[in-house]
Amino acid sequence: MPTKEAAATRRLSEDLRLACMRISRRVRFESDHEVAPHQFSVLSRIEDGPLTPRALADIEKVSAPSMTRTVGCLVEDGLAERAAHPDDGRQVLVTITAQGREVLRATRARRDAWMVARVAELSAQERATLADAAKILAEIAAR
Amino acid sequence: MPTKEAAATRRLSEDLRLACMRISRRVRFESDHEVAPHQFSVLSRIEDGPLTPRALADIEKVSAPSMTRTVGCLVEDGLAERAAHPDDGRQVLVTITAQGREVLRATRARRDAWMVARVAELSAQERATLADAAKILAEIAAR
DNA sequence: TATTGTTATACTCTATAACTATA
DNA sequence: TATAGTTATAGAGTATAACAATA
Repeated sequence: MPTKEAAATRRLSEDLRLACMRISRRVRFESDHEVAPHQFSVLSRIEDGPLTPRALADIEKVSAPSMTRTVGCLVEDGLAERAAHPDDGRQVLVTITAQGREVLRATRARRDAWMVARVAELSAQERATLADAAKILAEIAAR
Repeated sequence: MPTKEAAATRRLSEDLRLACMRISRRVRFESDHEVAPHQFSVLSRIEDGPLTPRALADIEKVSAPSMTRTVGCLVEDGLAERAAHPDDGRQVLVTITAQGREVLRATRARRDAWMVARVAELSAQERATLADAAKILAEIAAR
């Protein structure tokens, strides 16, 4: 890649990263009250099916004892339950409860509300640009 | 706004918010090692001029004692300095040091490196879309 | 013997309440 | 009396090390 194009890529990457991080920060500041960020994160991991504490610790990149504690809080608050593993007596399956699903729904609704208010003020063309960008950004984040 | 258009706006807002938050999370996971997130945040607040602990606490939405501690860590690490306020003997001015500026530069470079690697793989057209989107997102975040 | 999960212990960041110095 | 900053103390979240139960 030529130097000039590389410089443009660098500038775009900076602008894009900063914009994403600032929006993320605003969303969290304005709307996260019900559960702590790491609890929300774990809750959304078990949304589509139970996982073991070990798996959750690896996914969330925290230690096993930390995950034990976080799961303990979720269970204590009625947002998740511990169940025995059918095949392996050592393992535990952390399962989301109906109340846990409700917390996920409400938190997402609050977060989205902030964003909807801003997107609604844009022009149709700006929204179209953002729709294209959202697809590309989602792919980047998934790598 | 018609119902159908409102639904599209809602969907776009969700997709966009999720993409931004996931990218933000990835960037932090992959590249934040030198200073803690809240230290980095405070450091960037005093980048363009000194601020008092009170002002920093308000901006960062933490308590005054928390900010006292964070500033204490920054000072201990040589990234910031405390200076007397010229007019008001009660107040303190927290000033960034040359070493503090270097930490900001290095952390930003690491964060950008992750993003540059991904943006470089995109097509010219995708980059053009993202460049337009970055402008719009920056405006949204600034509101 | 290796793995899963938990408990024991310590460190960091956060908060509220109380204290000191200055306006 | 009010404000800025700090110190005292306590409550979460995180980590490593040690332990119990199971494979």
